[in-house]
Amino acid sequence: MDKLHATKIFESLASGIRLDVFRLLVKHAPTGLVAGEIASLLELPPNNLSFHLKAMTHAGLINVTQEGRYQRYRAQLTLMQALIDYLTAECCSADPESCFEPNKASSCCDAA
Amino acid sequence: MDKLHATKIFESLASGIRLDVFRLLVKHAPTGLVAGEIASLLELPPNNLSFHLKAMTHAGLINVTQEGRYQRYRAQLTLMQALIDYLTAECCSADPESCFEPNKASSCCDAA
DNA sequence: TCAACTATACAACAATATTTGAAATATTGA
DNA sequence: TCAATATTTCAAATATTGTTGTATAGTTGA
Repeated sequence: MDKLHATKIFESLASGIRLDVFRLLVKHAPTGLVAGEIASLLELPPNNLSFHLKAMTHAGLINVTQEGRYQRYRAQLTLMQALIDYLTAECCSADPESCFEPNKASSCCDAA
Repeated sequence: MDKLHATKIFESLASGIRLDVFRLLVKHAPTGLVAGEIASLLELPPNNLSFHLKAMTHAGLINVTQEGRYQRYRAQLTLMQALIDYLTAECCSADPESCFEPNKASSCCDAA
């Protein structure tokens, strides 16, 4: 996890639409959803959704597999752990005595 | 934690400068740093830094206390926990059997 | 009160992101 | 092959955000 990647992930989640998409895919982990299902559940025009899905995929927040004519998207839950570790790196290094617990976080699902 | 608040937090972290500021304040938790220290450590013009500090403060990511003529900023580490909980809410609700662990994450420091 | 210092507020411009509509690609089944 | 469906790509219009310079407000110590 480097700064550029972390920034991309946060950018991905900084839009209300993309945040909705991600949380929807978290709910539907580990199965995922195909693009049309996401579009109808969130009531989004397909081309706009595609724009956001592409950005999220590029950031590594979700991944995609082809199923015939459908594209199935899944949340990359393990990425969250790396992101939190990056955020809390060297936490309290200026005053370690005040830090009562090491940074730790576990993702919900193993999937994706 | 609602969608608007989560979006604001992610927006705050979506800029390289603000990400640097936040991680710097995490390092210097729980003491924090005054604005001038941040500006010189990150080599930023004070007015630009002030712009970003304001955005981060408004998002609740950091908080500020006055010390004479100085403003001391501290990272709000506990907010991260709420954010992760929001992101992983209803995780795998479509297929709970596949979810081997409840979402959990602990912040590094109690401080701030 | 004055001068020096710290920090913020505002306005203008440049840069970037988002939305929309039309067209293109690819897969499926008749 | 043809038509229907699913999804993506592209380009233009709109909206938002980031940066910079200048001005302002508050604090300190003499």
